[in-house]
Amino acid sequence: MESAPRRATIVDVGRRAGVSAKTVSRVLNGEPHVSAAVQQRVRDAAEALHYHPNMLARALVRQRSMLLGLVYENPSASYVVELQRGMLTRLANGPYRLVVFPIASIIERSGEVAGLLRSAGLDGVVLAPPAADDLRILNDLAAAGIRCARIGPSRGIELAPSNLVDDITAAREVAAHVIALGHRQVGIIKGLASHAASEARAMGYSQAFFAAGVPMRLDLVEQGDFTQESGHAAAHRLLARPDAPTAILAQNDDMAVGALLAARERGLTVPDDLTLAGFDDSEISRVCWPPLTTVRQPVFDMAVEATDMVIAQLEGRKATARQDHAHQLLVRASSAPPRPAGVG
Amino acid sequence: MESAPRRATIVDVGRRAGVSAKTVSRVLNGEPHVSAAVQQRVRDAAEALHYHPNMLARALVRQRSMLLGLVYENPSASYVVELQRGMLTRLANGPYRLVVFPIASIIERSGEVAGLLRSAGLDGVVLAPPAADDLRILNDLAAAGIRCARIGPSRGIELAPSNLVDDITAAREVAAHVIALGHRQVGIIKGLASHAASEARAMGYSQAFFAAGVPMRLDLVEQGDFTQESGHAAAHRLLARPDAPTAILAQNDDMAVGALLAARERGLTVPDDLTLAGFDDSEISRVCWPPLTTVRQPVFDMAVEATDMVIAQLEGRKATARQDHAHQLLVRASSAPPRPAGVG
DNA sequence: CTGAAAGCGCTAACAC
DNA sequence: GTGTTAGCGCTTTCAG
Repeated sequence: MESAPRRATIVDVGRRAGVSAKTVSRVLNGEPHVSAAVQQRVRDAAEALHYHPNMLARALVRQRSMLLGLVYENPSASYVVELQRGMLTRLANGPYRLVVFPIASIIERSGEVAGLLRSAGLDGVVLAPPAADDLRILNDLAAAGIRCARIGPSRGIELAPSNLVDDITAAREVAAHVIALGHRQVGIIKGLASHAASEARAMGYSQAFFAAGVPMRLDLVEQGDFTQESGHAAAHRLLARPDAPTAILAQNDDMAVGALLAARERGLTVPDDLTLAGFDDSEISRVCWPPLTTVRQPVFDMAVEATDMVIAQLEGRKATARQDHAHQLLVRASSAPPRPAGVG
Repeated sequence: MESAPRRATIVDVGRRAGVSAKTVSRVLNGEPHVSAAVQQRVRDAAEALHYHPNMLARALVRQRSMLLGLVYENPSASYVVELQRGMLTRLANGPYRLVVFPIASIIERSGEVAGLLRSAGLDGVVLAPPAADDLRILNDLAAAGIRCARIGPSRGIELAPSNLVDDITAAREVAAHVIALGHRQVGIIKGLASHAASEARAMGYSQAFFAAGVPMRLDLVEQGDFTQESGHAAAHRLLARPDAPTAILAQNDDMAVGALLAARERGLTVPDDLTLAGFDDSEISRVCWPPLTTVRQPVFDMAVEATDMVIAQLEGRKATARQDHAHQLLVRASSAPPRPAGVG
């Protein structure tokens, strides 16, 4: 009746089954060379004693915690959900567990990250941006013998298994779409500068402008941080200008939704008065109204694959070093040609 | 240059600092009775060796893994995000880590759950619905000495620390709001039957009808499972009827959003043609258009509090046994009076 | 104030 | 086929 009724150990099971601890260990781990009769006795004893293996002890001796980490910096909830769903899907019914590490200001604290993961006893880790791009972390992880795989890195692709999506091309495509619709005053809301994708996407936008022979309006570039609030504020700044843009490209869907709310507050209709495009194809982009033109990034698939890359290394299989994932421009109702010039 | 360069242990640090392992242990754990000089030597040595304590070893001897679990069944992503945000907020900068356990069909597998958590070596666990309501799990957890706290249970409140919200009253309030607007044909989309909240909310709806003297239309009750898709399908079934409802109460926001999409597909405008109300005040309810009338449930706060309850038990503090949380009816643009009778 | 010995629960290596 | 011995890295006695 005590609060901690001392859990049965392998020795207890052995005693009850009339065998040694090692034999119990063999049975429980499915090792060969144990007679069927003994196997049954051991299993019965384990059941009777409500025996459950102590992962901690097993982890210590095997040098394997069966714990995988997911490191990310807060940005959009929908992005994180997809990451986790992907990892958990790969991990389902397997022996590994997922430990989440939302780490604020990863870049500034990159020196601590590997140590943190190390003392948590992780076997491996999936690095989402911006940790995926931090060479210091990669280095420390390697030194500590912690396997990893990355999602969306832009640097040192060869240094560790990577899941890639072509941010530049993807961004070029959305921007080209908006330009093709006839927009010339295009506002841009960037994501966190610490995320390499922000710069890559900005490059892609710029290529589209160049290719179309449309001058890029650097004065219409605003800084956000991937949160809806930041998109909301940035859009308000843009829309308050005398030469307000007729279209806004946001570097993720959350910020685009923030912009959508801002437009609404100013009495603007999307897409009649303002064209909006996001990035990610997160759930929110499909559910808001109008649904957002965006670029699908297969975050879920990348997470599944990254998890597999980590597990492959742990199991001694050869891990895919690099996996490229296709993006897809999704034109939805939030983008349309600008109002005819001179009518406003 | 090997992949696993053998991590420095407490013994290595001790040797380098010229002290015993035990002394290193003392310093690292901030125990008293160590001279300042020795402390410094030990710290220097640890740093030089890139020493990081091995949680696994520490966990084994202390019988404390510093791992807390979160058990939930898949339902809505936004709900899970809030739960995690709450737990992670409470855990930030502390020694505990969060391990997530999304378990499908918890109720049918309730016999396995505690064993699963036990072998994962968890110190404690926060149980979200429907695990929060499963007495078998509670029992097994207690027997295994795993501390827990619950979110939104409806049974056996006294059995383990609980965070409560009055689902019945909350549901009564939304329903009363819709009835007061003049709706008489009210469709209902229920959540998973395995979640006790589904029944509680249905009760609340029913009370509102009774109090208003409006007969409740049991034939307009549809079963969903808390996913957007299920809400979508259920709404289509309701709206296809000759006597389609003029209002739909969904038991969470995801299903309400599904209903919103269904209405849109049928050319119905919300709220002019159809009033919609959800439950939870999840992000999506604020972002969709029109924003949803819903009931705020402080999921985040409940998660923070539940985590605190677990930690309190682990630290030997007396845990709050029961915490009641306030809900709040949020009337937004998705609800309005029905079209005048006879016009349609 | 510091150290030596023992052991947490399990498994690797070897015996038999 | 099965048991013995040792030890994973740390903390807990209990001596000094």
